[in-house]
Amino acid sequence: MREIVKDNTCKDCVVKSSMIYILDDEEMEILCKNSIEILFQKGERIIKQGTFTQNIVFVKSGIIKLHLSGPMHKDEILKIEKGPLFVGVPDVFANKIHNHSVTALSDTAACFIDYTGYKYLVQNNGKFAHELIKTLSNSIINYYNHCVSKTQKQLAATFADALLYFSDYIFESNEFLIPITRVEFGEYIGTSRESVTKLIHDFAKDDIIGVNGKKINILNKKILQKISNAG
Amino acid sequence: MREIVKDNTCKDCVVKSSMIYILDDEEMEILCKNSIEILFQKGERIIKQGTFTQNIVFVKSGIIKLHLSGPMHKDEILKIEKGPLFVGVPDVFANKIHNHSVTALSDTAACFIDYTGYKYLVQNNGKFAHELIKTLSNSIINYYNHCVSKTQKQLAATFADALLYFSDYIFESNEFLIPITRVEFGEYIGTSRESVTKLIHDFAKDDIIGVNGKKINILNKKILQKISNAG
DNA sequence: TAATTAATGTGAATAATCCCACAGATGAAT
DNA sequence: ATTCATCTGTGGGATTATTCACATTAATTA
Repeated sequence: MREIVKDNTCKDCVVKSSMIYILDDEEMEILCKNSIEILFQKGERIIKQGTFTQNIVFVKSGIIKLHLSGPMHKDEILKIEKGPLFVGVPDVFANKIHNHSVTALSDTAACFIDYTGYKYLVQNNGKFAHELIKTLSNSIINYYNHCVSKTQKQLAATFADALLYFSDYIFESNEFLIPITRVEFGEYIGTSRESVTKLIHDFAKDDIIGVNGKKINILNKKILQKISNAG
Repeated sequence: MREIVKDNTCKDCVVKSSMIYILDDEEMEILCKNSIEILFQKGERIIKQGTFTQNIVFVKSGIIKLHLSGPMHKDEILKIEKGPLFVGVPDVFANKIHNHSVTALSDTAACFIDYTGYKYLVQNNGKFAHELIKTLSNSIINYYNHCVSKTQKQLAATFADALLYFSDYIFESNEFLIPITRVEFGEYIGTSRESVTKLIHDFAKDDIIGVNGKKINILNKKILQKISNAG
């Protein structure tokens, strides 16, 4: 299934994260030696929870989910994100074992980077370390807010937030294909598959969204935002 | 109310965090110049959400809560922790504004450290940066797990987890005074004051805990753990 | 194409939790 | 000691969301 791209020359790669701009050619070489680019199909797992950390993964393009199997052995989606971004970073520094999984929700290009180079740069390039710390800090704060919002709002508002997130951030369009199943949508907003169905049905009935299978059309974003704010 | 301690000489301070051990005398001086130690009484706010970040705060001793006012203007407790630890760190690197508040739940000694020295060390001492990154990484991963656990378990299990956390981690004793009110307990485990009352009542009725106001006695830790695991 | 599996929709019954109203207890301040 | 504010306990109806059982519709594979 997976396709491996030979001769991965990071220097010439046009896809960049903010952290990368700080590096000079020599440092790029340190980071990228032994890196391998792999293409994943939709649904394929990029990082598996419970495995040993061996790599930092740079997602060049594609939509991915961070998810973990919780104490009740139910899967929960922590975040849905799109490249370019690094994933698996906290696991490398905190544990020897990946705390959560990363799975492709669309076809995805990802570079597996040996973490020794990454760690070396952290210790020897203060700006690189500083950028990483900024990224981690933002990640913590965003997740604090996300989690509080999820527990304080009721389902309809959290569902509205998810739709706005897809529309405004992930796809930047009012029309898109939901990149997850109803089951996954439940795992994302913290409810059951059936409740997702009902929410979609209710929103469609009120002409807030148009629905055709996975295809969503945001018809009334103002009401969506109102529902989000009302909690 | 607050007492300011003069002549704060960090070098001689016996309270240390793992990050501090890395520093030599000169670096300690960089970190600690202009630092001020302040004593807070139970209930006093140490960091206020929405204010500008000016300091990293080192909590030398005492129990504190990290909490934030969510989108519904309801307070929620993110974490309950005890010194020694640093607080306010992600805010300093992510924003100019504190994302959440920190409030003393017991009498607390805290050092306010100008963040410029802290940032300087991050950029000029690779080990210090690396330690900070480890700390932040652990913080993210723990909060992921905490949040997933809270959303997947039902109330009784989350309540049991909180009791175990107080008993095993915060107080390291089977007998302790809950450091928060029933309202705050609700804000911590994500429920209402009344539900907390009922949970306490139910657990006491089943001789799992003994209760007298804020005083808690863990009578049957095994059942508590069973409830926690059952979800 | 048929066969099979995965994904989705639906309604009713059930359960969990919230919310409201009021009563009592505690603690701080004057 | 008295007052006032905060904190806590209690019951029950209202609300929200879950669960179950089954029907229906894609999607995939033999």
